[in-house]
Amino acid sequence: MCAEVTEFARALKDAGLRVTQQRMTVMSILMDAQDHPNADELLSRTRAVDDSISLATVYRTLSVLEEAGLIQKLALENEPARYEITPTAEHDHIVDVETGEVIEISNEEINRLRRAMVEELGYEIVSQHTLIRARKVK
Amino acid sequence: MCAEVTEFARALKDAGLRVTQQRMTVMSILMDAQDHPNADELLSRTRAVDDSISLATVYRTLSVLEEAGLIQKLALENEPARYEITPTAEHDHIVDVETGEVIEISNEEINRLRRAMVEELGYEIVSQHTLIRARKVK
DNA sequence: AACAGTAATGAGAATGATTATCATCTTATT
DNA sequence: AATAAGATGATAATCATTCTCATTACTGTT
Repeated sequence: MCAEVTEFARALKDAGLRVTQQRMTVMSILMDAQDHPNADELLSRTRAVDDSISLATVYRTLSVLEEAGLIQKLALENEPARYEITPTAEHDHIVDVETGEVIEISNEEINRLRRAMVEELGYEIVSQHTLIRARKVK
Repeated sequence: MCAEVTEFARALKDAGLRVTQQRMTVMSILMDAQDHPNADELLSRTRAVDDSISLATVYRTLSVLEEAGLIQKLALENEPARYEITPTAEHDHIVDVETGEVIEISNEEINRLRRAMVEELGYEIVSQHTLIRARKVK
């Protein structure tokens, strides 16, 4: 993890942001997360490492990291936003409507088609995301 | 509009819901809307017709109509949800990051690809939506 | 058309996620 | 180490949305 942490500190500096304990903690927790935690979940996980961290700082850190492009916010319909490290490959999500589980999917063909369609309308994509609510077929 | 209104009243009954002034008003406003209004905007537009309608009822009506499948909720990142009449053809949205304008797009090829991908994972789609944030190319 | 039963409404309180405030503490720079 | 600008913790404030509850309005039945 050491290399990644250094890398992350550099990314913060490049964005003109200070490298703080709290930001490093939140980021490392998010790096280790296999799921897509929300702010509350991040608070409790970070508190296992540093019990002084506040909810306000978690939110502030998340929004600062998002602006810097280091993480991505996942706005869901009826629950708090979830976060993930900005993935190397652009991808979308399936939310299992029964369990709430989030599954990552990606399809280059779809991305290409979307990009072409948006370009035809005279736009350039800033960000895009597909959210599919689905249920397991028995 | 008369035929549509009758049709809508039937849809409410079919869903086991009462046909009320407020529901009819909200629905007709939404039918006439060329944009994708949020709850507040719907409140002020409905009040031009019936100034007794309350914000709570707008929200209740919206959620009831959504459950009945008559309208669709559009969850955006950092602003209140927007609503639209359930479109005959499944479609997605581009949000212009500069103006906030919402543009509808659709592409059957993409829909097909998505459905196939989700099926392969053993899921069936309940609903799906793509939100693209984009800026106009100058 | 009046009735009864029950769902829907209006007004405002309550909730829950997120953001703002401000005094204090840290980081980066000299 | 000293400084100045930024970041933090604690908590208050905000904003969208939901809930509560007394009152009102649909709907099916006489």
